[in-house]
Amino acid sequence: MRTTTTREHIVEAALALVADRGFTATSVDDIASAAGVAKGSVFYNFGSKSALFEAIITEGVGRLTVALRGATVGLHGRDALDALVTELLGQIRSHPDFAKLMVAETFRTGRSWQDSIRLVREEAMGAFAAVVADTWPHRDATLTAAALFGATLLAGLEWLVFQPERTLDDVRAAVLATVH
Amino acid sequence: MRTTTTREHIVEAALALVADRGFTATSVDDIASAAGVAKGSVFYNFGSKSALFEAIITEGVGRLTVALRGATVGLHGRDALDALVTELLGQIRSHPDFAKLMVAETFRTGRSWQDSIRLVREEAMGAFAAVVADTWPHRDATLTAAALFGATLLAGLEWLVFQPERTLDDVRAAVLATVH
DNA sequence: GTCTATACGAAGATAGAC
DNA sequence: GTCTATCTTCGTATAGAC
Repeated sequence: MRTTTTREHIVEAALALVADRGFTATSVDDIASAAGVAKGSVFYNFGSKSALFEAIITEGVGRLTVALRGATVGLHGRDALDALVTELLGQIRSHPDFAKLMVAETFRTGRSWQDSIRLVREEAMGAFAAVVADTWPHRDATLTAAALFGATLLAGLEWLVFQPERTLDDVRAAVLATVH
Repeated sequence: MRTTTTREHIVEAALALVADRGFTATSVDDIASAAGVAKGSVFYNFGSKSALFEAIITEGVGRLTVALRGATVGLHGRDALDALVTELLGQIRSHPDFAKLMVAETFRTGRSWQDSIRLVREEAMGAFAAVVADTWPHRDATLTAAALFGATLLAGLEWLVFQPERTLDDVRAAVLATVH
């Protein structure tokens, strides 16, 4: 197992802080001291605070895209929906800070990283919309996808932030019972 | 119809800006110029930037609480759920900036207005949880409530932010078809 | 009660030593 | 490649005129 590099330390610390307090409210001083490095190293490695943030988002987008696209391969109907919900909940559990960030930034506009955020949203919504179109062709795909995505996302965050003693299966069961 | 006061102008401008860019990213200069007043007036009327923000949230919490509590009076089962979804969508339409703010701030911690935000979340979640407990007593009330709330909230914001040409009935139908 | 001018601290970014 | 020291801008908040 490879040693964690300075870059990775910084990304990890920044993601945790920004998910909790927001981008502007998190100073580079905070990030540097949480990562155990000097402020200069942050700028050496990323160039600017917003570039650091964009790197974090891009990394998360890639990870989520791969995971969601793989989840429904070869599946249809409710099996596909079950798999998608389960995979998204698993991603939320593995990367709760990224999930918080997504929720916080999705409906904002005019920020420099808005395009990257839009990508995540479209990727996730698109995965649900594809299942909807395939399973219930008579339903409104995008609005239904938003409802399914919202149910999974908020239940997942409710779990991790406010009821961490629950299991993934508890949450999965609650979401699937609700949307079936 | 009473003239809009300076205070109300400031609240309105601040809410719009903060919903779009976040609290720390919005300066008092921005708020003052959007409201058409001088910066000093903001501090005269509210004391501090964070006090202004708390006033905005408190106002929104009160409004939402009254609306959601009134929505299900005398109703049970699916009628209650329908009424709750419809009322929440109506509130999102009337006060989209407040809805954005809620979504952005709900899963953060350690901010000065966190208690007020927690109140909104608990009020909305509680309204859904009451309906769930009443209608499906065998289901997990809080997780199911989170799923229902999430479905309604994200579908509502998808509507207002990305598909404003849709009608409230479109969104309501999509949400109810999904969660029934 | 609202304005303008200003004080003061915080935070992003850079330079240069090691 | 990482550190410390420093520059500079921006933003909150206050003081005092109107």
